[in-house]
Amino acid sequence: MDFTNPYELLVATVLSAQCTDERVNKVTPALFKKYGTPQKMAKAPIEDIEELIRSTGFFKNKAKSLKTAAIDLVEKYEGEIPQELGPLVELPGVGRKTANVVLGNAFGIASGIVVDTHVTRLSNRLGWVRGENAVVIERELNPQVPQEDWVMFSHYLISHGRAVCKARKPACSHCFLEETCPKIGV
DNA sequence: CTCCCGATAT
DNA sequence: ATATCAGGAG
Repeated sequence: MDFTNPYELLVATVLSAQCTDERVNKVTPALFKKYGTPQKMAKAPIEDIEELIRSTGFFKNKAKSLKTAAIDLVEKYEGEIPQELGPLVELPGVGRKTANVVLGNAFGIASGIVVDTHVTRLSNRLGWVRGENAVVIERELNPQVPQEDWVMFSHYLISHGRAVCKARKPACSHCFLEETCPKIGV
């Protein structure tokens, strides 16, 4: 994900819902050039935001979230990004997954393991967890991994999920976990 | 649980 | 034609 400050990471992660990072990285340069701060995003015409982010999908919901969240950031936090889970999750369009991404990657705060579609899929296939509930998965994974490794742990799983343990056609013959993986649900 | 939604791979 | 993509809200 391409970003140069916590706000950009927050915006990029909101846009990444049900959309590839590659696609997000195609719209963020123009978006950040025009509305790269909460102050600017808060005053942006909603239709303009929608047009800039259209190709990421769910663009009406995401545009409304970005604008409203920016207004909240300006009014409640002086345009700064809160460094705690609670306040972050209260922002529209920001759930636990996005909050963990921002805390871990922008501030180096190990709030929790990021559980996205890839972490969910791989954790199930590897037999570490059972089920799709992200909160439950995070609660079960957190104590199994040293806290200082949480950020990298998520990155490794997501990277492996994209390149090898793909949702549709997993490349098990090229996987270094081939021998030990129970391949649950594959 | 459903809805939001465009781009891409299969 | 359909499944999937660094999900979140009602």
